Amino acid sequence: MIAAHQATRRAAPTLEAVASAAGVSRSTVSRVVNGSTQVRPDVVDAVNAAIARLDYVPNRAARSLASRQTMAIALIVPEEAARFFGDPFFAAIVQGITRGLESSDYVLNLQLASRTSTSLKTKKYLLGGNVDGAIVVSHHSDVEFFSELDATIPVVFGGRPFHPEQHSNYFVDVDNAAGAALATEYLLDKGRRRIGTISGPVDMQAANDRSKGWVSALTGAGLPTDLIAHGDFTMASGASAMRDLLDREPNLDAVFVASDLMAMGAISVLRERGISVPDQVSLVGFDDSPAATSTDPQLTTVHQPSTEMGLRMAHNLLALLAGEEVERQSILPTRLVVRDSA
Amino acid sequence: MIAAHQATRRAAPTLEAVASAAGVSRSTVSRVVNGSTQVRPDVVDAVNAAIARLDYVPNRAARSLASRQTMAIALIVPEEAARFFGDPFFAAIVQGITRGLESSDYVLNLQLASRTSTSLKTKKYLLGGNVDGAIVVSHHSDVEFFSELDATIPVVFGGRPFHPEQHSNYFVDVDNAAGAALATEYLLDKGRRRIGTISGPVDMQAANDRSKGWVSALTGAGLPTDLIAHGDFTMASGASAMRDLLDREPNLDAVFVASDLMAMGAISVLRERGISVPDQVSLVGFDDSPAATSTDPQLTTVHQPSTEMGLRMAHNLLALLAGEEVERQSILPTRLVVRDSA
DNA sequence: CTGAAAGCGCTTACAG
DNA sequence: CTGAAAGCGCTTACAG
Repeated sequence: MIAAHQATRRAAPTLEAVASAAGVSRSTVSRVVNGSTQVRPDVVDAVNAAIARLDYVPNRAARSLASRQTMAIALIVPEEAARFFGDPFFAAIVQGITRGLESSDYVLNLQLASRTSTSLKTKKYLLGGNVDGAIVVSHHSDVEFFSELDATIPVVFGGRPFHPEQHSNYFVDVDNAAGAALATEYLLDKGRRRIGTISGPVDMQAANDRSKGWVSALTGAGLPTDLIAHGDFTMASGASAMRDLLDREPNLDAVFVASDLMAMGAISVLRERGISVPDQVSLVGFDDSPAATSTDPQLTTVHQPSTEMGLRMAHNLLALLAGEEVERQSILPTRLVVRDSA
Repeated sequence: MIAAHQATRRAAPTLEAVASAAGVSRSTVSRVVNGSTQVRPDVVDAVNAAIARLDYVPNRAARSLASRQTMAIALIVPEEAARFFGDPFFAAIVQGITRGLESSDYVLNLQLASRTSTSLKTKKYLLGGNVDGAIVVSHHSDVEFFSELDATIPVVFGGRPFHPEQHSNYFVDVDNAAGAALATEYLLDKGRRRIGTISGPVDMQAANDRSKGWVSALTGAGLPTDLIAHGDFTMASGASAMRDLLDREPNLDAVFVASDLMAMGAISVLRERGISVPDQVSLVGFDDSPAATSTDPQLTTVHQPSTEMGLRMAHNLLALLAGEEVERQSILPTRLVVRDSA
């Protein structure tokens, strides 16, 4: 049974087989496969015919070993599957990267690297010559390995690296602080004076930058910056941070929430307590993901061009792999999208 | 600048280097790396020391070429990134697979194979010796390639294959028809008589099987089976299917919806039109994903053990790769979870 | 328990 | 424009 099953597995034809089928040398077949223009047209045709006839596909391992290229790129996301799938931000990033790679010969290998168990496996994967380059998204301060990775293969980060010494790395980001300040100033313009924030985890740079933007806007207006609660970018954490804020300050009249998903959680708590949005408490989110239009009321939020960020990461890595000059920092613009929550 | 950057890229040490550092042959280093017990303990230590000192990681391409194994498994999902990320079902599946592979040496390579552009790339990827086996989830009837894939590498499907001739393939599934019948019978027990269904796309077997279950329950009760509308498992499609049903039958009093996500869309339409759930129209979903508890009212739904399905797929593929006997069909149980929508 | 040697399936100067 | 030959970094019988 098993034997029978495996017997049906046909061995893949090799370059050698194509060569003898086409009556040429292996070198020539290799040239045709790799699109060399230095081969006589009729020979090209003969070889292609043999390739089609035998259903030949080059063996990647042999090719990698000989050419020292894998034609594969790793996308590293140091997050649990639940969060990765739960946040539309990642969907947009992946879509952008996929699109950016579409016209290239590179394939994308997604590695969900939960920060504990698989990290060694991931490390070996990256260092073992499995990929030519990597894109690292959503990295936390506790994973230092990624910053050294750049010494072995080209890496593009999504989001400004956490450690200052990593500033020599390539990254694509938005100006998180400016975006957060924009949101907070909008709330100030609306006459709000007791403005809190639900921030992301302190081990992520984007979260810290957004908090900074909120602080600077409030400080500029001579207002206190005591009302900060931390979440981890999930809906549930946004809800509990909202409860925390409400308990600490009954006169709260606005909140800048560092992600749309957390804002969803916050809104549900507000409704639960019978507090009207935006009348009693105004809310501004961050991301402008699909989540922003699925709430009631819909979210006023800071738009970040997530798909474009993915696209840019792919382009920059491709350029790096091609040996081209690439700007180390790509900072994309944010803008405020006004809907109903503020 | 670029030159300087690349100059810092250090070449990875080879087996050869480790061998000479440890004063042994390459064969011996290879044995130690691969955990052979036939090496003298002190030699093992010396080799491991050299490995640690040089920071040696075996080159995967060379290893694959020599051993004819890649130690990688592909997860193929023929869906756009938007749908893949939008449906919690996939998150659970991936989580299960990841967990199932955790204790193995295999790494998972996720390939989002949009059915148009990248399919050729995916095909070459799978045939080019990049992976030792594959898991295919959410395959549609128009992608015939995957069924032939099994002739080259072991494949485990998530969901019963569409074409009858593919029944020799390995797959993990639930009894979709039985689950759907269960849901429909529950609605009948509640006294509902004008029961429609929002089905999935006709090119997916799971969708067809769920429709069949709905048909059999209604037929068994002597009721008509005309009220069927098709969606594509997305929330938006559930909403428009619900509108369609309502327009066709004002006396509709219940709907079996083939996925929780589509049920979310359906509920929003019902609320929009001021139709109360479950009083005027009862709704039963399918999946029991996190979406089921995020609606108001929460969904009564058919639970399918998505994470366990992923786990089982991984286990079965691993067994196949180890040359072990594996049952071709793994059918996992469903059960009805009663909440508030019916 | 260990090493020398062949081989995995490609690419790539080097000749011609 | 084409082929013979070396080499990419491993594994694996085969001797010893």
